[in-house]
Amino acid sequence: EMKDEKDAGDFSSSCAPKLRLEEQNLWKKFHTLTNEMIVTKNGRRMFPVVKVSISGLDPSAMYSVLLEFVQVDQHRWKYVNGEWVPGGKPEPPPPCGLYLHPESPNFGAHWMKEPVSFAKVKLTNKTNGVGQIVLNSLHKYEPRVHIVQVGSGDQRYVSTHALPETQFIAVTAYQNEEVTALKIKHNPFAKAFLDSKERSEPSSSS
Amino acid sequence: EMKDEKDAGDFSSSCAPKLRLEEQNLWKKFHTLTNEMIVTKNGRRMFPVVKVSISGLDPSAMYSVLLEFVQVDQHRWKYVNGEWVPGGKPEPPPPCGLYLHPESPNFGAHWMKEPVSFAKVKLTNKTNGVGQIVLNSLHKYEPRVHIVQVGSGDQRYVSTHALPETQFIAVTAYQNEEVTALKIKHNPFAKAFLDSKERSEPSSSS
DNA sequence: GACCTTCTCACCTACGTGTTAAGC
DNA sequence: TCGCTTAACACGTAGGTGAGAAGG
Repeated sequence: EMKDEKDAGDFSSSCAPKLRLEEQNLWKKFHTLTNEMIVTKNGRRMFPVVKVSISGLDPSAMYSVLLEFVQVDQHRWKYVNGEWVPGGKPEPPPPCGLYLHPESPNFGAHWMKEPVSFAKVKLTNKTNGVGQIVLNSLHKYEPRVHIVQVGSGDQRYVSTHALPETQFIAVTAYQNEEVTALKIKHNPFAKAFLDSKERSEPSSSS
Repeated sequence: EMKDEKDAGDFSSSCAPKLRLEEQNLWKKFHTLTNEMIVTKNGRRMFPVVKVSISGLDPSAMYSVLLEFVQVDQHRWKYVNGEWVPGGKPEPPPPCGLYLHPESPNFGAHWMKEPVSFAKVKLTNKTNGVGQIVLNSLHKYEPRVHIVQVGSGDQRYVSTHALPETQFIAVTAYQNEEVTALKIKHNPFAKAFLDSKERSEPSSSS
């Protein structure tokens, strides 16, 4: 199972894959406010979108890429007086939220040639058809990316990448209106609400 | 490399894959009229859509599925007095039109679990970005599906399936108004024109 | 002139937004 | 009452139709 090593080359290419989150500036703005993501019965997309650049894979090997939602802590959260505070009610953790990237499986070269976007993952609070991630409302989650090598029958674990900047609290309706305003400002699908809300957020250069 | 054979099982599963075209009734209606497909500079989808059920693959092996457009004959076609007639001008065959199904590569189990649709292939008459198929206007084509096994570095040819019912002549504007009426009748994206054209076609039970 | 191609257009499908009011 | 969830809604994005006029 050993492969050739390019002696003066980039060792990482025969070692652990590397991963970089795109749009970090935007994610950080939401993270500072404590990010929220809507969950609905039929599933709601995330905004911002988890998008990662991957390097260090074997271009000709086959991998699947997955997005996992890890419940960060046990307690329920509550928004009171403009602040998120932990409540006292731990709940049974839901079935593990694992979303398979729709381009899986694919070659290492495919995953590395351009950033991998999880734009189409949908978050829900009800158990529906497959492809949707079930989350507990008012609980805090951290997205993680998994890379798994697939091939001749067997399936080998490769690596896991935590994305702490993308943490959020699942909600059925936005609690912090600053979060709402930031979503409206940057999500093109919410452009209908831009006029009425654009003064609510201290604007930098848009 | 040999695998176990289920002795009393379906031999075809370790033999050549089988393929069935979906929506044959609709395709036959167009074929009877001599089908036409629009080509545009930016690419136009096909209607009807080539959609096939596949069986007989190894569920755990990896395959890519491709759609090819084979120029049926050398001459240019012309629509005169309500009929397509061959002209006398053979033209140099364009670069081979091979469209890789966007879910490629994938497991045999994936390709077999539900029909494989080529809804997003786009036909053009100009060489554009990748993913679009360049065709010669006023020439006749026959779509074919190829299944190729991919895996540890090598790539093995598996099978080719001709789809004669889906033959068509590439055009920049529809020639036969019965073809136009049939497209409008069945393509939901053309619903805007349903009212004015629905009397033109002898209606069965829609 | 006849034929073919290109472009713009109104009109759809399909679906992603937060809002709001109603439900529990 | 209060907190949370649901469903209908108006208003966007994104893009697939053939029609028809204009171009070559």
